[in-house]
Amino acid sequence: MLSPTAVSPVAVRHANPASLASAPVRQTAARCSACAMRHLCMPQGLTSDEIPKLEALICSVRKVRRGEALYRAGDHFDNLYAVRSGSLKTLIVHRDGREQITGLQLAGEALGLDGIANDTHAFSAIALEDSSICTLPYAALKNLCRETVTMQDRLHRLMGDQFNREASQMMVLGSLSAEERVANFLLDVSERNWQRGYSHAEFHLRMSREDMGSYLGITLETVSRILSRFQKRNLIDAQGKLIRIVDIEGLRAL
Amino acid sequence: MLSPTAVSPVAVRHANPASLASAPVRQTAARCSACAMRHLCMPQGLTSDEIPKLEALICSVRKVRRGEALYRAGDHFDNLYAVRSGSLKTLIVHRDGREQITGLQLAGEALGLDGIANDTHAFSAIALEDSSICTLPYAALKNLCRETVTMQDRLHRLMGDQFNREASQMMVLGSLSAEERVANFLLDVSERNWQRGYSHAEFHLRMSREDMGSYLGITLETVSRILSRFQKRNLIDAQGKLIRIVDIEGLRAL
DNA sequence: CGTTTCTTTGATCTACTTCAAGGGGAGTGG
DNA sequence: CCACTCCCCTTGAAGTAGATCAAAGAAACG
Repeated sequence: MLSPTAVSPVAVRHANPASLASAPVRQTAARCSACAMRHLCMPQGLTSDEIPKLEALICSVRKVRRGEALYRAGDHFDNLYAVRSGSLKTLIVHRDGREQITGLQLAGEALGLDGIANDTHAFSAIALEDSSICTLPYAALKNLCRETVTMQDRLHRLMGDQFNREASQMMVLGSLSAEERVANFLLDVSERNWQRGYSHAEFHLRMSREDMGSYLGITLETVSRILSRFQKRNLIDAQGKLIRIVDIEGLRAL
Repeated sequence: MLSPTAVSPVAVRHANPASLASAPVRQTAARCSACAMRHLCMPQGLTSDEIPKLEALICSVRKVRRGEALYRAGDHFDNLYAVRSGSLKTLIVHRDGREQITGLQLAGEALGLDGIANDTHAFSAIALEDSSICTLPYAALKNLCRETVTMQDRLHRLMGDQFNREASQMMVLGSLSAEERVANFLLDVSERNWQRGYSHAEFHLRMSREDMGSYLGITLETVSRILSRFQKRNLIDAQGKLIRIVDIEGLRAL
């Protein structure tokens, strides 16, 4: 299994970009049944009597339609979330109205950590497509983490991983050229898709060019131009939001 | 007391940029005695029988000389740290050698969280001046967090806060102009200095222009030019690394 | 006190932005 | 099922913020 490090030019290792679990193995994710959280939270390491406790936590599944917010900056923080299906973006709104996309969450990934520091969400989370979301009450989770070392470890790693992921994005924004940023982003999404049991090479990227630009610190025009350039060089094949990676090594070489 | 939000144009609220404590109050920090950690970890909320437990954790104080590493990317992760005196920078090294400064840690602030996800440090932490560092074994800390809700909460908030801090920096790198970045950075350091009981208006910034540039995603020349410009406009008074903020509102207005 | 490293400032260059306009796809309503 | 509308995407042309190159001056350090 490729490590994310191998894919991303940015040298921060992500153990398990996922969530309250150690890496949901390819196969596990692929046959994900009712709720991603079951798999995400269960895997290796929990003893059989711990599993029901965890399951009891997962209160509800919430549907969020394309464009709607799962939560908004300023909302009270009560839950962590895991994307069951669909995808979301998280963003910060500057007081002058400028928006910065801080992350993209794919199926199987976690979000909500931006609320831990202040009991108040610092980001807004907006669905990029109709999505369903598993809800995990934070208070209950904390209790469980005091009972069970494994769960404590899992939560800590989740937090640590998101921390490292952000640091990695800081490197992207601070040090890479526009072309490198786009290549890096495509490889990152490709890798994450693959980790959850989907195709390495082809995926729907529901973000608009503008969202990508915001996430990468460049303009939508630049994103578009670079994607066209990549296509001309036979690195990718992009039809709007459907992206097919043709030459993964070529992208990595950038 | 000014909230960091008020200072920083970037709209992520930092509860307590500090550490395992709720905000070390101005006064507390000012009369900091033997070890910053004592104050950082003790304050409000711990019952008297919890305090000794925490103190028992603080194993050692380590000295790091200017330019030396407290830890390096790839090192095994065992401890969290709190800066007792001095300051450090954390950075990621890209495989092609490019470095990105990910943070500046002042006296009273915590570091080491980059190791949690993988049991391996993702950053390197380098002293910007001769510094002394309190060491907090992570394993022991985890145990304590399972015993004591207060400590658990404190650790979670610490992690959450660093997460939000990074997100805030993503906004800086992704959306602000060079001038805004520098102004924002000066205000941030000023605010953090003040929170730890030092001057709001005047401080030694031990980073080089190059470090600042790396942290802010611009070149050292640009940093230098902008500082000169600020000086001409009577916003600051900079003599090398000694920075005096003359017109804090003017800086905020940028 | 000399050497090195950091900082400032100027001149030029360029990667990316901004402005602008045309084209295409997806959803909606007829 | 088609046509309309809206939004998004693409591509071009021109402008600019910031990078790069260069060189001199100022601290810091042994």
